[in-house]
Amino acid sequence: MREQKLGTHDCIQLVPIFKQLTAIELQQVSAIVHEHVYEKGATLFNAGDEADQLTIIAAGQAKVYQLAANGREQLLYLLQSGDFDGEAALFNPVARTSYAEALVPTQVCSIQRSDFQALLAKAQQLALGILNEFGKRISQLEGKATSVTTSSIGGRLADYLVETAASFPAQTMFTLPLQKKEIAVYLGTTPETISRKLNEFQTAGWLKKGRGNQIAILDADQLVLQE
Amino acid sequence: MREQKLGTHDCIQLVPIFKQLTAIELQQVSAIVHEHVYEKGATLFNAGDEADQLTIIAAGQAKVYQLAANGREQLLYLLQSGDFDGEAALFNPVARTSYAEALVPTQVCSIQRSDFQALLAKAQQLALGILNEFGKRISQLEGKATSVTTSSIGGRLADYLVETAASFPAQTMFTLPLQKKEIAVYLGTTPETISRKLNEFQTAGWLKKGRGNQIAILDADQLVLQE
DNA sequence: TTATACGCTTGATCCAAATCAAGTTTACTT
DNA sequence: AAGTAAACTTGATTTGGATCAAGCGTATAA
Repeated sequence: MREQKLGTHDCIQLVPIFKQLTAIELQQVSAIVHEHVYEKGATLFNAGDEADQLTIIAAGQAKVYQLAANGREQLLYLLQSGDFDGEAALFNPVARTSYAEALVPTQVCSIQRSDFQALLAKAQQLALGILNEFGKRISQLEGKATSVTTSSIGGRLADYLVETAASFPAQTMFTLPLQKKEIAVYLGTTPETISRKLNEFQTAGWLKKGRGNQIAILDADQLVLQE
Repeated sequence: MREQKLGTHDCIQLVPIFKQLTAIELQQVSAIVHEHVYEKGATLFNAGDEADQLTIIAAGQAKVYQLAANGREQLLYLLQSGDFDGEAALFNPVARTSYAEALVPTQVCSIQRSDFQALLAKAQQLALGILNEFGKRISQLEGKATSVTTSSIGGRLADYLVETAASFPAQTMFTLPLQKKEIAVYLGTTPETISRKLNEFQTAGWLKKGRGNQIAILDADQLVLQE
């Protein structure tokens, strides 16, 4: 797992849009990075704030929520070290519709829009690298939008589990990084349904539940196929 | 309705990422545009193809489908003149998961990734403009992703109707550009449900059904609010 | 260790929408 | 204009998942 503390350089290189920078460019970006540590439970940013910075998690964990029209909160992302949020804010000053909360003491690196725009005007290659990364992001989001209408809750849960398990050795027990309630909200369902589906999956022999929030995926292929 | 044929310059300016180009930049982009005419029923691109170009509909109509895991086809977009598809492909070579078919003789403008990347390397300002547009797109898509899980079929149908009606004068009868079956697939539901929902909406006095596939929106506000 | 709260599970019920099954209308063909 | 096929509507039934309501486990704090 990603739990160690990251230095400024490491931070930057973990952000896909900065991944392919040369040493010189990396230096340029480093120069405009700010570092900050948040306590557990602290708010990294709030809905309604003007979004004007990119936030990179150097160490710790944070959750990003969006408030839906019906007043419900929808979990958008779980950020871990190396994850980041708000890269769109580097290009457009928009009001945030989401807010983020630190789950544990969390250190972040941030970059201000004004600093970044000034840098972009100088660094040609940087802009190109970022464009390419944005292309990827858009494709991903488009894909996600369709999958929601096509597949069932069971299917979406299976996808989520397999995806999450990918960072652990195959067939071993691991602790789900989110509570059932949060997984539920993330997948657009309820904790009760998550509970029942996990039982179904266990009965089918596709996974094994442990104590706490632990599970082991036994047959990822069958799980995803739901057969 | 948008039915007239569009020139190369007009085409380009309709694509959001090119909207704010200067005359010089517009000229540069125009230089790498290809034009092509497809017969009714012709395939613009196929699932499995390498996506390597941006396609802009200059005149005509085309449907874009995606094949879901269960083998069903999901209508993604109905493209009309000025609409476009595949701008993400300008930045990353990915395999297409969707395919498009011309409904009527259709003229398209297209831009190849290789040409576009070469242009980007030369035109500094162009890259910055596109970056800003991408920032917006990502925000939009994130919003859409949440709305799908939160709102009901009725709500999504209402949104679709009002959006579609936007290109017609208020309160007048117009023909829906898609069959019920297709609207259903597009919204992730069934023709029967569309039929029933339209009746409900009519009973509520929010719209009026005519013969064929005609409807008139009477109260768009109430319709969207579903109250 | 015991208290207390929070999260998880399980059961019972309810509801929106899918599915199945005829009919009916509309549009296309000759 | 008649015949045919496709699209649409309507009704009956089923179902996946939400909601409501307890009860059960597990973790943090006194």
